[in-house]
Amino acid sequence: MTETAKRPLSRDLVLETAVSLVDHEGLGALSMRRLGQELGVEAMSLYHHVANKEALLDGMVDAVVGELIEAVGPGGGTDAARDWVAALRARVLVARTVMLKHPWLPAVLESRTSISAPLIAYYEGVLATLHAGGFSNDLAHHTLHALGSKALGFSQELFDPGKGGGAGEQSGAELAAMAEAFPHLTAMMAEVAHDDPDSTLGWCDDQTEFEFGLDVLLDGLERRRTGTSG
Amino acid sequence: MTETAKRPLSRDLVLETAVSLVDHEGLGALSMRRLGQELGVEAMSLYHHVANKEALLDGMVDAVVGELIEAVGPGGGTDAARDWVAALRARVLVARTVMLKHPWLPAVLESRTSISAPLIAYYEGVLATLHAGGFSNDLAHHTLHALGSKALGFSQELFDPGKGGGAGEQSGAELAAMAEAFPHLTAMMAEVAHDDPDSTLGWCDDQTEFEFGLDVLLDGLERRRTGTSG
DNA sequence: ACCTGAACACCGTTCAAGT
DNA sequence: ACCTGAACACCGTTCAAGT
Repeated sequence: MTETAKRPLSRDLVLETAVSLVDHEGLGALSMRRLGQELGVEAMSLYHHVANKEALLDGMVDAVVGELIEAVGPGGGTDAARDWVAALRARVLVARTVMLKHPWLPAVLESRTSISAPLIAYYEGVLATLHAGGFSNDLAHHTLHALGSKALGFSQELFDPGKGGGAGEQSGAELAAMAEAFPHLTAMMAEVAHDDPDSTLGWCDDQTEFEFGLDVLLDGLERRRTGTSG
Repeated sequence: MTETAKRPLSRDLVLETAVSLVDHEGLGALSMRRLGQELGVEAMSLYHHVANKEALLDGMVDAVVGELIEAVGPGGGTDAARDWVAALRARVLVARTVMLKHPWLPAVLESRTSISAPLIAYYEGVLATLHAGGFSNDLAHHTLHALGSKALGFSQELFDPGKGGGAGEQSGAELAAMAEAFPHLTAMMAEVAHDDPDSTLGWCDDQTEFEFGLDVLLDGLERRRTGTSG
C-alpha cells in the first residue's frame, strides 16, 4: 500500500501523506518509519523535509487549520453585525464539518507548546465576528475561553459512551445490580433509549449534542452581552 | 530518588507510585521501566500486579476518580432540590480542586475505550443533583453532554496561551506586523492586558475563565429547565 | 507466588557514508 | 542536495529461569 512514488518528496507531500495516514489509521499509526514506508522512502529521508516528529505534527496542524480557514472564510461581515449568534453558529458548524474529517486534531493541538500563526488567524476571524456583534474586548476574551474547542468545531467530551461503556452486553443480573447502585442513570438510559431507539446512551447523536451545548453557550453569551443575565 | 522500598509491592502501591510520578513529571515520564525504578524493582515485576500498561492507566484513573468521589460526596440532597445551580456549581468546583492536582487525567480518560465503574458512580451523583433540581431525563442527558469535561472540573481548552504563544518575545516590528494582520486580537490583548496586568492573554486566570464558562452553561441550562429560553 | 534478565519487535534520532 | 543503512538509547511485552 505504498504511494505510487511518482511525485518527488517534498515537505507538502510529507505533510499530506501524514494527515491522510492519521485520518485513516489514527495517531498510533504515525511513526517516522511507517510514514517513510507510505512514501516509498527510508524514514531518515523525512528529516530533510521536517526537522523532527514534533515539527511534523506542527505542520500537520497547520495544514488542517489551513483547510479550516478556507472553509469558514473571513469573519465580521454585515451578517455578523446583524446577528452574531447566527454568524458564529454557522462558522462553527462549518468548522465542525472540516474537523470531523480529522478527529485526531484536538489531541495533537493539546500537545503543542505554542499556538501557530494559522491558528491565530482563525481566532482573529472568530473575534471579528464577536466584535461585529458588539462584544467588548473583555467579554470577547472570556468568550474565547468559554467556547474552548467548540470554536474549532469539536465537542471534546471526556468519554464517548459509544466507545464501549453502553448497555447491551450486561446480563439481567448485572442490569438489576446496576439499577440499584445507579438508579438515576438507569432511569435516564431507559427513557432516552425508549424515546429514540437510534440514540441510546451507547450511541448518542454527537451532532445533536454538539449543537445543544453550542446553543446553550451562545444564548448565555448573548444575555451577558446585552446585560439581561443575572 | 527511588522509594524507600520497605512496603511490599502491591497493586495499590504500584498505582499510587504511578499517580505520584505522573503528577510530578508528566505522562511522558511514565514507562514500565521508569516506574519499576521508582519502586526499586525490575520493570517486569510490575506485570504481577497490573496486566499491562493500559490496565495500569485504567487503575490510575480509578484511583483519582475515587479521590474525587470522596471529595464531592453524594449528590441529590435537599440543597440540590432547593437550588440545583448552586449545588452542582459547588460539586464541580470541589471536583476541580482535586483534578488540578492530576492535570494528566483528561488525556488519559480520552484514551480509555470504556467507562469505568467509579466514573459511572461519579456521574450518578451529578445526575442525582440534576434530578433533585427538577430535570427531565432528556434534559439531564443533554446536560451531561453539554457539561463535558466541566462535570469533572476540567476546562480542557484546546490551547493554553500561557504555554508560550503569548506576547513578550516579539520585537516592535513583529508586533506592528501582527497589529496589521490581526487587528481584533491585538486590540483585545492590549485592553485585557491593561485592565488586569496579572491576566494578559499570555497568562489568563484559569479559575476565573473556568467559572465564567461554567456559569454561562448553568444559566442557559436553568432557562431550558424552566422553559424561559428561546 | 513473586521477581529477574535476556530477548523481540518496535520507537525517534544521530552520524558517517554514499550518489 | 538528497537519500541511505547502521547504530544508539529508548519503548512494551514475552518467555524461560530463578527463589
